[in-house]
Amino acid sequence: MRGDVSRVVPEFFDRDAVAVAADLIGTQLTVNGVGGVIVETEAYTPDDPASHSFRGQTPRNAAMFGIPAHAYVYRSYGIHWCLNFVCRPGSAVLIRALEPRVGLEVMRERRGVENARLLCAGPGRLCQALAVTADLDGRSLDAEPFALDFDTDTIAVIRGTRIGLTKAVDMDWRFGLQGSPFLSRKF
DNA sequence: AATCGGATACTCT
DNA sequence: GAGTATCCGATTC
Repeated sequence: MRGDVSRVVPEFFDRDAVAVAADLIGTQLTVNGVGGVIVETEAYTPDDPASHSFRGQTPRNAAMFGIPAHAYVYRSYGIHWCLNFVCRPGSAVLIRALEPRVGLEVMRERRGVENARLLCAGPGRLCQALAVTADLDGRSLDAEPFALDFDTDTIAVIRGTRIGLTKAVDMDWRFGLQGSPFLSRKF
């Protein structure tokens, strides 16, 4: 992460979502003490046709219009949970993949798979591994059960096009840790 | 590569 | 109220 960026949680997220998405790579995230290092993110903004906030506030996306540094958790395809970090109103960063570090056995139990590479490689998978559900929607990232440990090293971050979209497909708002085997898909 | 699951929201009618 | 699409993953082909 860049040295001039605040490591205080509320300040870190009160910035442009694209910058936050890039700077989150390398940050350790845990939920109730289980988690790992963020290796893949995507940014979404209010003027982005692919963003849930694009067409205004609804009961589902209300957290996205709240204050920065809170969680926005939504149900995807009726089955999976997806975890976002809210930045400025209507903006958020989707957490797409983690490198598992803490609580590997708990994650294996929750996921029902042994292979560490498959524990958190994808937004739905990491929510299952970290037990993220709707009850964390709107919760502060600066308090339990969340814990963030920002990276202080200089790391190689790569960027590319976002995944699974039909609108604004050519925005290069996906970020990843270069060379990580824990990405959901190659860049 | 194709299919399906089944919540939320939008678009008509 | 029906029809379609969606920030995906597991399973089957």
